[in-house]
Amino acid sequence: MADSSLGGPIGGATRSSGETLLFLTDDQLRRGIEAMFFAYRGFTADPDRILAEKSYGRAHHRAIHFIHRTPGTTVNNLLDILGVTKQSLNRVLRTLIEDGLVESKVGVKDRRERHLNLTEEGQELEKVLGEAQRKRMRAAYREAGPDAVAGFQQVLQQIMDPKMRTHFDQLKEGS
Amino acid sequence: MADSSLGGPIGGATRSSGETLLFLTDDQLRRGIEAMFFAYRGFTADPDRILAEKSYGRAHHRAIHFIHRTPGTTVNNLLDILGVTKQSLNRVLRTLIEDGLVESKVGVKDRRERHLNLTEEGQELEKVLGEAQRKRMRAAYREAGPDAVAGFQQVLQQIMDPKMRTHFDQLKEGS
DNA sequence: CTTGGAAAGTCAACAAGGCTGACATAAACT
DNA sequence: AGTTTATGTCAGCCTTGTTGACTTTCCAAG
Repeated sequence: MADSSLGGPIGGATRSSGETLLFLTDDQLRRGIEAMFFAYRGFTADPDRILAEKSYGRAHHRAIHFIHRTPGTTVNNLLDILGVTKQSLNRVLRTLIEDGLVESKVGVKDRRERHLNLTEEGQELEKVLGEAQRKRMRAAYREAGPDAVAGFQQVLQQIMDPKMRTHFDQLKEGS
Repeated sequence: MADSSLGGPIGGATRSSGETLLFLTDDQLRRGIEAMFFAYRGFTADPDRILAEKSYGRAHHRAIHFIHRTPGTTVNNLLDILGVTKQSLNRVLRTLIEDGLVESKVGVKDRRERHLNLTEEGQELEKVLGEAQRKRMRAAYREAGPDAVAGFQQVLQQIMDPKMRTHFDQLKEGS
């Protein structure tokens, strides 16, 4: 009852090489799903509060974050990372450019491309938002300890779509 | 430069009791933040595809999930768990009731309350959505292994708001 | 028994942020 | 010269969140 039919031969409370696989029960998986749901709310809560004051939203935060992370990135690359339509991104990007947080420069090699960078003001907002978000993560990491953090990263990487995993790994290289 | 000023005396590459605290650097925190972002997209991707066919959204999924988890729950309790306004929840709940996936029964002890349960049809949809979501989680758990999963849970619990943490823990008891 | 307030439902209006489709422009590529 | 690519933009739609106002039901305290 606790185990799914899709688990195949390994699902449930069977044993393999003397190791219990109780962590693969449907109950454990449900716990993980609920943990993701509640944690993601906490994860976005602090930046959201700051953004609300400035009449920006989560979409602006995401754009700012990834422009900060990959300075000079093109619109197309950002679209791929964020996984939204260009119309949706453009609406966000336009307001950020109008407000002087982001600057868009025509490409040198390929003049069709626009390269995006944060302005001074953009950097400042990024810092405030990033610090708010990191503060909570830092406390969580500290409480959980290094081994838990390693496991946290491992599981999250496995949950990602392969394509997103690629983006995730590419960001690592750039840092 | 890599370390934040908000870290206090413990931030950065300092050592404490012979243990490196490199996992608390801003870079590591940023990696965690990005992992959360990309992973959450994967986390919701499979149910989202199924829901799109049935012209439901993520909000319907959340309602179905938690009604399944706590059968007979009241609207107020659900509001607390989901963290949305009653108007927002009501819109979702109304369509689910109209479509015969959820039934709302007047409370026996307190007849102002409505107790929510999934109908047969609701159970079926829950199973399909839940299985789709668990399938990915199961694969991720299997790849990462039990120790990583334990760490994953620990960190997520620390990220939650205390209030949400309470809800999370209460769900555990009921299961 | 009356009344205060909690629980629930509903209506209206609005905003953010997704989406599709259509179309324009400039630049690069073939 | 013609096609493809990168970007931007307009219009319209949907979901899902919000606030505010108002009603109905009904428990419980005075």
